Amino acid sequence: MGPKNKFTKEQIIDAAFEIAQTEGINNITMRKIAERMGSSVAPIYVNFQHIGELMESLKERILSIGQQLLSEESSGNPFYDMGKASLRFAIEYSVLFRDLVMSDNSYMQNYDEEVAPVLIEEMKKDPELEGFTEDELKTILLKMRIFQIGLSIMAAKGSLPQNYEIQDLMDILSSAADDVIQSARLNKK
Amino acid sequence: MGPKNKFTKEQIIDAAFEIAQTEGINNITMRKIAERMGSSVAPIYVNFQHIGELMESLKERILSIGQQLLSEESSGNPFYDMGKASLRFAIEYSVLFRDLVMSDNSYMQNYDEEVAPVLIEEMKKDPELEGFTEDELKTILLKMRIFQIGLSIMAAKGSLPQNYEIQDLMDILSSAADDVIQSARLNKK
DNA sequence: TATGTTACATAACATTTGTTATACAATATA
DNA sequence: TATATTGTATAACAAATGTTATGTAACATA
Repeated sequence: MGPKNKFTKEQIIDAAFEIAQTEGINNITMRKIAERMGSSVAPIYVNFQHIGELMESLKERILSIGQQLLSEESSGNPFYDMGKASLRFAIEYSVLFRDLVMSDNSYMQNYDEEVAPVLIEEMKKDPELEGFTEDELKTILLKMRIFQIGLSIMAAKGSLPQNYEIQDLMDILSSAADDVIQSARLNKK
Repeated sequence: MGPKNKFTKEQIIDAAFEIAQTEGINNITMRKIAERMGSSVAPIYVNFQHIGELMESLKERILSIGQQLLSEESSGNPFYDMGKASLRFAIEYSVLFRDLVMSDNSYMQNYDEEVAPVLIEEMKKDPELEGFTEDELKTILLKMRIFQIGLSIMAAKGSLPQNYEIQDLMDILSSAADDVIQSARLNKK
């Protein structure tokens, strides 16, 4: 019924994502998106009612990238996989990662209700963690989560030695996990 | 030579600080500060050349609060003191803390050059840490720092169990430190 | 007391940003 | 081919914000 669309939702989100990745989510503006697409702001308003709707789509995009990163890890150890995906996100999208950490509605909001119980069940199957009570497993999980978040933040902020590769960070994460488990085992006896 | 000042730099920074604490640093505006003081924006421009100068003073204020919190701790154990001060900051000024974590010019920028060497020297004096090489001490310190940052961030975000008091958090921090040291000792032998 | 200085209130200005009105061109359909 | 529809560019509008111009009143000094 009209002319063909020159710009799609995808292209708009792509442009917004690039801005978010380089300047931060708070610095996204309609005009910047348009400029990056080589268009006016009109196509944006054809595809989105208002900027809030666009930001909502952007959040979904960011979320899906996190899930994509997680799906690319499949060592069999869910801690390792989650840790590596988190670290990769923190390194490859450091500006975005910091935005997420700062925002209230983080992508980790539903951790306690949804993620933690699954991980606890996984831990129960792990031979290395045999003999621990559920409370002990929860303490171990909490410590590992704290460590993983701290490490990811420091990676995102560049507060770690420059020459560290992601494998070095994973080694630290694994080492800290071993520390926690080893001590839990010792203090149990 | 003119009328008495009704508003001081202190009052202006106070007002800006309250806004930063509740709405975040990015939401500070000249008019909001004036409104909170019951004045116009004129007194602000009498005391500060431009908003950048005001923000600079605000940063100093925030820094001094952090130092104040640190000075209030004097257990003799610098890790404990820094950990507790950091946790108190994260809890009592959670919005500000998140701003600091996100910003590039964090108050922890000069950690590697100034803070870490002092802590390493302290560690060398600690009987509990006797027998470790400098590299081993650095690894222990790094792990503890990672854990402390992770814990502070989770406290600031309210991602920890609601009923946790600051003493509970300090217990976790101490426990994790023990884990790291104990394992380092074991893996050394 | 008279005068110059200056802190403050008010209002205006410039810029940025989200949004919308208008005009035009492309495209499907009759 | 003629017409209605709709995507796009342009420009304008409204609100927010940093900043400044202007007037007024208070205060020190002569």
